[in-house]
Amino acid sequence: MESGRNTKQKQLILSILKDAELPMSINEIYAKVVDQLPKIAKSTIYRNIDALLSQNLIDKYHLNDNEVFYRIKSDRNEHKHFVICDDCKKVFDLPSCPIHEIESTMEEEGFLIKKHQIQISGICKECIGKSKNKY
Amino acid sequence: MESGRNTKQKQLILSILKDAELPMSINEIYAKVVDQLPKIAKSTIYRNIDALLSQNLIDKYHLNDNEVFYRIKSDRNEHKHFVICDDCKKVFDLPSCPIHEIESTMEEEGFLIKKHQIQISGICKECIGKSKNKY
DNA sequence: ATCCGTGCAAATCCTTTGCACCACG
DNA sequence: CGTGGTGCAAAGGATTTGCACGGAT
Repeated sequence: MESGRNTKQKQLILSILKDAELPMSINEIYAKVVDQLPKIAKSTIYRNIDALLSQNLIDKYHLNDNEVFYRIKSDRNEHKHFVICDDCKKVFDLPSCPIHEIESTMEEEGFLIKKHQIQISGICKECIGKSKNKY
Repeated sequence: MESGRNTKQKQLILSILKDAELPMSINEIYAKVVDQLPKIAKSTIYRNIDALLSQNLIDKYHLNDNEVFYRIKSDRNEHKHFVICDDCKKVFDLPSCPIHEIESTMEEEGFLIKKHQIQISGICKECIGKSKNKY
């Protein structure tokens, strides 16, 4: 179980991600971390995120047309996808994963799927409510 | 039908995209364009791609962990998704789109889907063949 | 005491922007 | 002709890297 040294920076980043139910961007993580460690460098965030990724403790997501987000993996390694609102940028859970059926088809054709991601965006209920005829 | 001036740069970019069946990156487009217009600036590519996007003539894709690709829209506006090989980076068609079922569920919950994208990556048949036990 | 991880600054990479000039219509 | 598009160079934003120092083991 290779995991490097246990610095307070890494502990803090990990605990912030554990507390977040939804994916966070580097800037969101940084903003939270700075509250408790004002001198931390953003490069430290990047380096620790990389470490956590290769330790398979977090997942990387691309939402909002290319923005990168990170989210802790749960104990039971739950499989999740997300949806973002183009207007308020809030992130929501996708109820289910529609990829698995496709996977078997592709693997019959010899393509070995390693990972997949779904990006859905649109307007959430709340934003639709706020502006009656914009959409 | 707003479409701006018809410069040779824009014509060339569009014709290159028309010839390509699969999504192309900015660099791939640039490499092809430079052959015929050696003095073209990469910023011209970016600006024309933006124009083509807002004219709805091309689609934007994110493949290979965040790389951006563009592809011409067909006459009948076909709906397509792609898959990339992590090893050789070749891009393949996804046989079908598994999102539509999800859409109705989400819209019942009040979320209006504007667009969606799927990213699947893994190892293609050919690359699996080349290295017996790497994967 | 060792040496890995950090903070800081500079370097990179990709994309966007400002501006003078050129060419499409 | 007029003005919108171009090439060039510089600016921007996100991420990575080099390096000396300090803290974790």
